[in-house]
Amino acid sequence: MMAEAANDTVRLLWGPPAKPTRGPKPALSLERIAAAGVEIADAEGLGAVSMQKVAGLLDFTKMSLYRYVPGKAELVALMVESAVGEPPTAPEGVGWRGQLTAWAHHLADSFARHPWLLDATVGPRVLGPKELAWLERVVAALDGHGLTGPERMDAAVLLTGHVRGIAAQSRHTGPAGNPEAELLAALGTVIQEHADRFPAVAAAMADPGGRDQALEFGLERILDGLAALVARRADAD
Amino acid sequence: MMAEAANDTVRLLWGPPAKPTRGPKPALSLERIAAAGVEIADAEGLGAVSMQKVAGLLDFTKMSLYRYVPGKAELVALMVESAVGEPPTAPEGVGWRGQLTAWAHHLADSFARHPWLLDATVGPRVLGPKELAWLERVVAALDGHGLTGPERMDAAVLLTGHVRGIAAQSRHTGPAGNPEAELLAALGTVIQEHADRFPAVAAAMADPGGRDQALEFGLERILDGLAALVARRADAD
DNA sequence: AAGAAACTGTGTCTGGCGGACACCGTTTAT
DNA sequence: ATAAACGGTGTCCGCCAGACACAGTTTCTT
Repeated sequence: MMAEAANDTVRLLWGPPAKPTRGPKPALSLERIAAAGVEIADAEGLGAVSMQKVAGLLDFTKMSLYRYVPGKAELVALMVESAVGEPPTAPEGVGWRGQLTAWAHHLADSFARHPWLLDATVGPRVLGPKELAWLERVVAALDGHGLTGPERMDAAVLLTGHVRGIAAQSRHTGPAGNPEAELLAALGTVIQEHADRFPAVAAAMADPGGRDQALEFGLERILDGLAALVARRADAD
Repeated sequence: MMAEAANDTVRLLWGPPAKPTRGPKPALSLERIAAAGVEIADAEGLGAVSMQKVAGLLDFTKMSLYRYVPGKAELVALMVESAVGEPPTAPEGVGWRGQLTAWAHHLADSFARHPWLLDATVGPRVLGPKELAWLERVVAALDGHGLTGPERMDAAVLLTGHVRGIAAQSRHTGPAGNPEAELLAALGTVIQEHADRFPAVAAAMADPGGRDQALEFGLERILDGLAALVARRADAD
């Protein structure tokens, strides 16, 4: 049952684009359906995406979508593939460090453009070709520097996790003048009121200093740590 | 409207535990309700948590819960607080690095015990006292090593993001013999079939090497990176 | 040319969800 | 004793994902 659902998703994401068949020609396409879902999610969040709304946006009935997509989970998987898009081409002559930096920034941009990607990519799921292509880029950038295969994968997980964490935080602070500022303000008030219980956090937040450096800060720490490992491995040779 | 919901949550998570009042004495409590929700989520996932089921588990009707909790979002917030629990006490005499290592492992344990915490803690939300206490621990561990306030917060975000990333990945591989192994297998098959398009990933996955080192690997890289920064700041003094 | 087969889109139905609201009984303050 | 406040319940609504039967359309086979 679980396996069948996984197979459905695999077939949808990796299978052939279409097959010539009998009967009326499909009026819709996976691409159009996914695009409609993305449009709704971009505007109102992933929670607002329902079969009804997606179908309505395309001027079809809800049930017609089930001719193309086995269920909502698969629709979301298609939306993710559509939204992440192709990974950026690796910049030339910047070394692995520059490549990973550029990669992380591009990924952060994707999350900023489609905040619901955070919600849509939690939990076990099947990766699509484009998502896997992003992973390929980062693993490839680390090839030939003395890291084992698992280590390269771990490094990719590390980078992805960081970008995700930053993206999640950016939804709080958000681009200037966002509606969730009150939420941050409420939390700030709470921290100040309980400063005795959380002195370190209160002090850290009271400290001045330009914000929005979180992505850069963590990225530099990670890359410094990776560089140290690469250097150690190079010495060992 | 958004602000009111935030205030409701703040009041529930931070407000006084109860007030003596007129009328019948409450037969339920926030603690029992949250515990029931956690029990369901642990057993069947966050998606299985509904007001119906929570009330049913307590032998009450769904609507009675609304006398205690404004809505489902607030219930989930209580569940999170209940599930994360108090942060571990910082080990003595191990330095900031040892403290952060222990902290990360404890947090990873929490995620392993309650996988649904990953789903429940996506998106903007108000932190509860216990969750903030976890944050306090990590920020406090970095006090007095030359990092600015924002940098200490960034470091906390970095660590949290990594542990989350590992927890998310662990749901794929999971503790031995989990039902989602097929999902990983399906992805492995796909990668092998398309090894030409994803050579680096295919090679990395074909590489032997003990797994389950991902948490440790990333943690070491992050801590190495932080140590380098700390050392640099110490030199600057 | 004719029928069978396959496919697409639709309408209807079910079970479950979060939540609004009116209601009744209980408890406490006045 | 009375009035106010409060706790739990039953009913209702709109929305959701999805199952299923059905009608119309196109193409393959004979």
